[in-house]
Amino acid sequence: MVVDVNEEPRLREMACFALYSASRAVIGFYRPLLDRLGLTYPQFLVLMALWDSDGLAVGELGESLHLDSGTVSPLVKRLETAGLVERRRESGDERRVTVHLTEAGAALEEEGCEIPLAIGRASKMSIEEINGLRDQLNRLADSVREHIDPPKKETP
Amino acid sequence: MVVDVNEEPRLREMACFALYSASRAVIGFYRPLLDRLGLTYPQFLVLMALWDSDGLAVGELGESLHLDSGTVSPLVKRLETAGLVERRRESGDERRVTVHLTEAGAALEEEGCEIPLAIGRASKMSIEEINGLRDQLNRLADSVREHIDPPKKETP
DNA sequence: CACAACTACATTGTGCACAATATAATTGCG
DNA sequence: CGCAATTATATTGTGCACAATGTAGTTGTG
Repeated sequence: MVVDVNEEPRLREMACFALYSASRAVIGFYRPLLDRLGLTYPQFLVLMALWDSDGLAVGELGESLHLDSGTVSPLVKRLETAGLVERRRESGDERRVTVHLTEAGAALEEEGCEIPLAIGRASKMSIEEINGLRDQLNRLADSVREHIDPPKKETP
Repeated sequence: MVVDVNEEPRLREMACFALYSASRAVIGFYRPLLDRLGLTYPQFLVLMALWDSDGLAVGELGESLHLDSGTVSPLVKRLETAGLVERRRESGDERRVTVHLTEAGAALEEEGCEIPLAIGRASKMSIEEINGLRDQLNRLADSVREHIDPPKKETP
């Protein structure tokens, strides 16, 4: 029960560090569970998106995860090497690369969906508390992103 | 006011993705501000720890940030190359490398400490709400880490 | 049709993040 | 003291993350 926190007090007061640190803690908690499926956390998120809606394009995956092509392209390529997805140029638009689950990739869904439940048990928080936290974080991320988007184009 | 969210609904329901995504959003929001100081976000955190308590050892920095030596060592080396810190072996124990702010590194404190305030303005959240979120995240991270630490050693 | 502007991905380079391993200094124990 | 275990950092290798750039394929305009 002793939480021996060797953080500088100043860091512990910063919300941004709490966010950064909690995110890595949760991913670290998932790591051994994902290892058993041969996945990293970002790879798991890509599969989660595909289990929800197979056949997304590389760019659509990037939008969903808020990651750019420099991250998603090689990530999907590693999933393909692992035999979990296939990449195809099949739509009328030959630039689009759509990503499709293989049988092996689809088969991981059942086990994969168990994993996020483990965080509930480890967090000492109720479902309501976790959902409230999630909603706050989604609102935070949404409003922060509004302030980032370099005024892409004056809607004239 | 239109938050055009192109996330898969399933991802948006996952607390772990909200955490991961919000963390990256906030760091992305900081990036242009930190660029003006020539810093990355982890480098900024190291300086924050040193502003709080100069002369920490590499290992103590790692404990504070929950990062291991493979991350901290090269990170501190880059800060040294940038002329913001010095590394010294000076204590009785020649294995310890302590990290000390240079004048340039200390001089960044005033500007640096302004940066986290910007998140308050971008987040549309009150100070109370942000502090509450921070406390929840610290509690979450603490309890999740308790479940990770491979039972390092039975306190006998 | 020609061709410039645009779009969707991919590639390159830098900097984390972490596991595994290496190296050197220190401590403990006979 | 001598030497095995321990400790503090550093190094290596893999995989994100993102900026900047490259490259096909597509669209719009004269």
